[in-house]
Amino acid sequence: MPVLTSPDIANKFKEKWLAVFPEDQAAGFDAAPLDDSLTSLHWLQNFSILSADPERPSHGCAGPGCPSSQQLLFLKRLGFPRAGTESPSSPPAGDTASAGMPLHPGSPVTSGSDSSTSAGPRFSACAHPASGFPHIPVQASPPAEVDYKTNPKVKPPYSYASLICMAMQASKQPKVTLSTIYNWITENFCYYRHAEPSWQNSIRHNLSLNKCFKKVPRQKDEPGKGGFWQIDPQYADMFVNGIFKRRRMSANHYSGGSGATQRQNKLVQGYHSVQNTCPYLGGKQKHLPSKNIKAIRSTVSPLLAMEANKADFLKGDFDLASVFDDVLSGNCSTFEDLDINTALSSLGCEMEVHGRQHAAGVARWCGDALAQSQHLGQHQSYGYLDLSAASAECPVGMGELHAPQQLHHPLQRHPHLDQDQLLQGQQHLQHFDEAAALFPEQPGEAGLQPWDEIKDEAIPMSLDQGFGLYEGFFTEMQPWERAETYL
DNA sequence: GTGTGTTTATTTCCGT
DNA sequence: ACGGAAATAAACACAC
Repeated sequence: MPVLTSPDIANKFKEKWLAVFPEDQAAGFDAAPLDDSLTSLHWLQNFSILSADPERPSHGCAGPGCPSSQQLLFLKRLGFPRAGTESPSSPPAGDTASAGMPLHPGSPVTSGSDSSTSAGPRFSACAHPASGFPHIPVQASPPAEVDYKTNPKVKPPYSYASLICMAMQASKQPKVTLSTIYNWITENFCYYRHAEPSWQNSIRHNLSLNKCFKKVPRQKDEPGKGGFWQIDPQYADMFVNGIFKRRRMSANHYSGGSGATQRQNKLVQGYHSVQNTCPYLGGKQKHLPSKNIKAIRSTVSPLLAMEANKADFLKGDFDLASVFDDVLSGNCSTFEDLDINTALSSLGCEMEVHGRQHAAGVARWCGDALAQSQHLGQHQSYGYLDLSAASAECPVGMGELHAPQQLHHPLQRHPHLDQDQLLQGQQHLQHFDEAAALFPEQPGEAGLQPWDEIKDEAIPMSLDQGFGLYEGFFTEMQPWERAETYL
């Protein structure tokens, strides 16, 4: 199922990839050129840091959430730290903590070394049944493993934010109470069972202060104390003047493979604290002064050159990597935050990209027409746009714009745009399509309305998955920055 | 009273 | 030395 819409892109990717990693030619790329399961990245949707765990038995790893060895290699190439590499220690497999937390978190002592310095290789037990490739060697876990569930003496190397996130993930609920978080932590980390209760204060402090976490007030008819907490699915300040403002990230994330800091390693490769992507700004209401945006962006990501490259962006020099970065970096677990706003705002339109909680009926699936192509076995984008907002500012009807691939893009509703604007929009959306094509929809019901897919159950990548994904991806470096070099 | 939530201040660790 | 991130401690307010 080739999903890269453009064969040229796929071939180009392959060429550059092999130029950099010629060993892959012999390793199977030649025999199985661009494994569909790899190029489609479909599996990536279901990939989680859990499924990447090299110690998981293969029989538990053959599902859609388990990348093949080739895929693991791909992730590894991209800098995904847990793609078959180190596997620090852990709560034991099978304990309740394993649901929503890494099985092998790093220990304070042993996780300081990165994968390059880890012990000798071993073979991944996780291989795609159809990959046809031998198991790839992966790094062994540090010699000393700590069972945090039973060892009361060793403080888990996780930041409080990480603990909170783990608890939230493990709960499988969209929102959790403070006591749920407490319970999960004490249940899974013996240290906190015996520690002074001050850590609970820290948890509360973190919840309040960390922008990552969002409080959901308890309904009046809901009994109990306090509200609920969830990982904030969206950031209202993602767009400033039409420019996507990424959340602040540690510069360490962009310092390359060897730049992973000791602290980061200490805080667990692959499950590093959310603060790096979810800023700990000392106040949820605080917004970064606009005058600092540029400076911040300059330290945040090379991909943020997007702002400076806005003109190029609109000319069609779409930064695919930035799309991935956008999608995978922040809170968005779905692909709802694809940065179409920038381009559209330049067209005099504004579209609000909403979280999945946005009231139904107002928004439309941004790829609403792309859904049509889905029925043709093609692709679909994720996310949805508030076209009511757009239409308010761009009161237009169906235009004559011929969107790529005969699709009816939202832009088609804007016939008053001049040719240049339409062309720009076309180009943008074409790239948007291509980007979206890298994340194909899971098979959906025939006739399913795009809007219907906004339901949580239909979100192709769960919050958990997304969280695990972006956390892993941004732990050590900017894999998509590397990825784009192959395009 | 207890649990929850917010805020401020301080300390520690670490990278630059 | 400096700054950032995180941890820690504490005070306070509020709801149940």
